[in-house]
Amino acid sequence: MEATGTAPARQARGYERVEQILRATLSVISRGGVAAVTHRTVAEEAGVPLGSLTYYFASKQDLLREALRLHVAEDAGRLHDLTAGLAARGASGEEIVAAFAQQFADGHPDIAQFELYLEAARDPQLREVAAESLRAYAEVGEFAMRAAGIPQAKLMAGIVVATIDGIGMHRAAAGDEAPDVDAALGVLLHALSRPTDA
Amino acid sequence: MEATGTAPARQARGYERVEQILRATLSVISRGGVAAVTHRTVAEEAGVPLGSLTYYFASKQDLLREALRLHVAEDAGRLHDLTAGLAARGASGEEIVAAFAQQFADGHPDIAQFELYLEAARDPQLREVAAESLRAYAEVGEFAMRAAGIPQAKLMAGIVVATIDGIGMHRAAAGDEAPDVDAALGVLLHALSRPTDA
DNA sequence: ACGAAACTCGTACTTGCGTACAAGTTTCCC
DNA sequence: GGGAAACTTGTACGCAAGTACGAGTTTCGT
Repeated sequence: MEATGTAPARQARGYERVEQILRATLSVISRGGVAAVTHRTVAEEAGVPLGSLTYYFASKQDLLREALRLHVAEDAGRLHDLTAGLAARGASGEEIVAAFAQQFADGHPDIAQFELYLEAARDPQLREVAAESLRAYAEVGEFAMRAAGIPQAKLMAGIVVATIDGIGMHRAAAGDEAPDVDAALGVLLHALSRPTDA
Repeated sequence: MEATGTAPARQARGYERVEQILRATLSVISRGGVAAVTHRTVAEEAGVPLGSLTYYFASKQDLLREALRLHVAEDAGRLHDLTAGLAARGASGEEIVAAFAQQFADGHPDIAQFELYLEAARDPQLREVAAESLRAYAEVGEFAMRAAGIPQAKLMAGIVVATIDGIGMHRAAAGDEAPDVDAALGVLLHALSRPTDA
């Protein structure tokens, strides 16, 4: 969670600014991709002077990494809370799976997620963030699948997550040319809910 | 296929160079993403002087668009040839579907494809290239699905394509954390091959 | 063969970037 | 209340980028 090297211990005031900057970074990414992230654009978006960025983040890579880390943490947290809450309230396995998929799909037309994946393909440290994120999704998904009695729960969860991300990316790229998420989910969950003889 | 404005009509020599440059661009994208594409890196990769790029392409955006257009054309062409060839040789529907999926999956751990999608989310002209590419995949896939007697062939083709792309992206981002493509295809095609009562 | 159009290529200009930094202010602890 | 550490901010430096361009060479129709 900390910048490399001799970063000063933050005071309360500092944390606010850091978060402000990270959220501004994410919103710049959502709008224009990682390519649009410059110290200057982020500073303007966050309403802070340019110097703040170099003070809190040792490099631009650091800034990007922290921003995407925040994004992943919140996204995975939301998913976890949702399924845990449903399970605690005694929801059926099917309900949990459907809610998981729906919630995941709702959060993932967001370009920032895909930018993370691509960036991670090249930056080893981001790779870990991406892997952590996928692991989190897979775990929540697997939990839901297992609750619904779906065989090969882990693989199935991975497939559903990949499909939703794939459709999200296709829709981001080409709009309505890509299949509708809800229709796809309907087919997919229905197909998976029947036992496989594998 | 032509740069905007008053581009000169090309001579034979020119076409060679253009293609050389476009292929170099694609290989730079595969290695370092769209972000790594600069006139200078491409010129070096292609073994041509810097000035050639501005001579043949009015802008960097133009260069990118043309390169990705070439990529899509070849990719879609390969898929089309494969399925058409199989159909002509009297292959079964299942064989065609499996070959389509396998071939698509083989070509799509390539980062360039995902970079195209993301770039297209912002550039309206690239959007059309991306849409064209998805349309081509969907058509070939739909043809294969229909040959195999799979109901809702178009939707199913879209789902398979999205799943493969999603897995490809996840694997690019996080390596083996993501599900295996072959395992996923096995499950997916098996599930889809049984009629849905929707 | 000659002239125009296509092509070649080195060089130079401008801009925007990441980053450094110094001089200042605020906060916190004793 | 004083000093150290955290924070603030404007400004500046060096560099790499996209692009422009002019002077030269090749190609090709007539």
